[in-house]
Amino acid sequence: MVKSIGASGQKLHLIYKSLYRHFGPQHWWPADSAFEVMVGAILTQNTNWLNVERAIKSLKKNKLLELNKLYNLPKTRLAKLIRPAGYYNIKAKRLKNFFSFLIKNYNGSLKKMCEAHMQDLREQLLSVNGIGAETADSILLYALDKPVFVVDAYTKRMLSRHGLVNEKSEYAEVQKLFMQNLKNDVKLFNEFHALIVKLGKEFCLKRRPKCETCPLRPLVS
DNA sequence: TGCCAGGCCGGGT
DNA sequence: ACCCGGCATGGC
Repeated sequence: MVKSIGASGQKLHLIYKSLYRHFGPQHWWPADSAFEVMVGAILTQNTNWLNVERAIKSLKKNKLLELNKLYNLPKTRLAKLIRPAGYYNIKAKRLKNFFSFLIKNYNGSLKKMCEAHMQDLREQLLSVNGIGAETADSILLYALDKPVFVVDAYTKRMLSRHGLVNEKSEYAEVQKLFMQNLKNDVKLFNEFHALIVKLGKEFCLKRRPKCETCPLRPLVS
């Protein structure tokens, strides 16, 4: 026992154990490279992952899933290629913003990017138009293996339904709950968030919840 | 058939 | 500090 934890921490650990026991390891993020993770993180904004996969596939099929190629690709052409992901015009713009950021700040080197101090890097990412808190943290955790917890709509619904946060809690507050109560461990943060999404997709974190068969049901008092 | 998906931004109060 | 409309495809 390294440190004592409060009731919230106990409950979070219980939730994690239940999810892991039920679903097993998730092996996230589903991608072949760190760069693909970053592109996917932007494409999946408010969008079904299946549609994102199509968009990624179309980029791969045209052998364009590389920073320099995409950076030099006309925005309208990029928009067409990612069409299945929805919001394709604004996402093409956001991707372009991000590519410019990579080139200008890190000379296009993900290795250099990864060597930056995490807090600085997070600030930089958030300053890119089109990259908000969840997208930035997804890039940090799933592409660069930085220890930061990703919060999404599923996460908020889960915590609020289990009485750990208010429904309208801010991103930073929800994130703090995880990061102050869990070991600072990339693998744990990776797995936990992935399990929450798995739960969300299959069970009871939809806008219209279906809780009958939810594996967390025994934890609800 | 409609509702929804692993957000974010910009403008208005 | 909130609140809201816009952005868009494809699955179920």
